[in-house]
Amino acid sequence: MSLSNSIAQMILQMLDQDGATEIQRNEFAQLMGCVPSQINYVLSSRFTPEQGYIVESRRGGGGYIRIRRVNLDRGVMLMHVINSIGDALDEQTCRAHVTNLTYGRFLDEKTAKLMLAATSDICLRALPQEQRDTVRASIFKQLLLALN
Amino acid sequence: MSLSNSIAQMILQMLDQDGATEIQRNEFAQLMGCVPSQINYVLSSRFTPEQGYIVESRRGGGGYIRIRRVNLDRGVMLMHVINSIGDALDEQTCRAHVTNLTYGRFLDEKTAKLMLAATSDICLRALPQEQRDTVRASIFKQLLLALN
DNA sequence: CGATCAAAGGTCAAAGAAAGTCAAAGTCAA
DNA sequence: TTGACTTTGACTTTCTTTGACCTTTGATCG
Repeated sequence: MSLSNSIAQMILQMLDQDGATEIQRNEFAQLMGCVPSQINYVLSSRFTPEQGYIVESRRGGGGYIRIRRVNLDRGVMLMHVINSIGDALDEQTCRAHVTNLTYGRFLDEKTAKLMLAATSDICLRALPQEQRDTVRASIFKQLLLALN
Repeated sequence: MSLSNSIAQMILQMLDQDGATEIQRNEFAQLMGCVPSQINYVLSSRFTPEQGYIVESRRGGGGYIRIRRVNLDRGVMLMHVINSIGDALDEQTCRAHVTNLTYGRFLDEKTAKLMLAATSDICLRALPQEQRDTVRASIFKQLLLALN
């Protein structure tokens, strides 16, 4: 396994206790047998907000790097989206919602794909435009509700 | 036997353990006595999705190529269902399809739930009865297609 | 105080390590 | 002899590792 992978794994392990950990860059780098800046590389490639982590740090004497796993509440987020949808929803906006939710890790790839399929205009060809958006809104809401 | 065939056979053998294996391209090429890019050739000619395989890879240090065998019957089964649906599909029949697919382990629980949500009459209330079944047929087909 | 210093962590670009692509050349059977 | 399949290698892209240099922060000394 690559060095970066072992470092990531180590961090994950430390995170297992309570979802947060704090390291000292130089010390940790020495422990992992790497150059300090590699820690930054690992953090920026595998512990990004999109991946559900928040990294904070401080320089100077007594400096540190703190890594936290964030667990935004999915149910709350989904409800938020549901409530923001009115009686109609155009295809573009719907796609944007799905993209955002995926980006925030509230939806996995497969689910996103299904949702896009079910709400695509292709499904609603038989309908006049204004009805499409109405039905799409219903479908999308039902899908989001079904995720709980 | 051709070089490509021996390579393919070797991979097949490694796959026998548990349907998945991971190789390092250069190392494996050396083992097989071929040039690295030949591995790509074999993978792209004999381990395609249509042939029931999924190949994932990563470049750079610690890179790898992962090959997995997937259940091929599924695609066939899904196509079967898609083809059996005409231009209209009532809610009950749709439910029956989902149940059958789930029962046959072609759909997992979560997916089934989403499909039921997207094709339920609740979504289509705004429409007159005969249009409902037309739209439902479209949605259901798109969902099944999206599973590939 | 304010300047200075040392101890962190941050940035960036170059070098290294895989894997991917593509087109030319080779092989072989119909 | 032609067309499909193979084999090869030069070149590209992506991810990783490293090290030199930069910035921020807290402590200390005039």
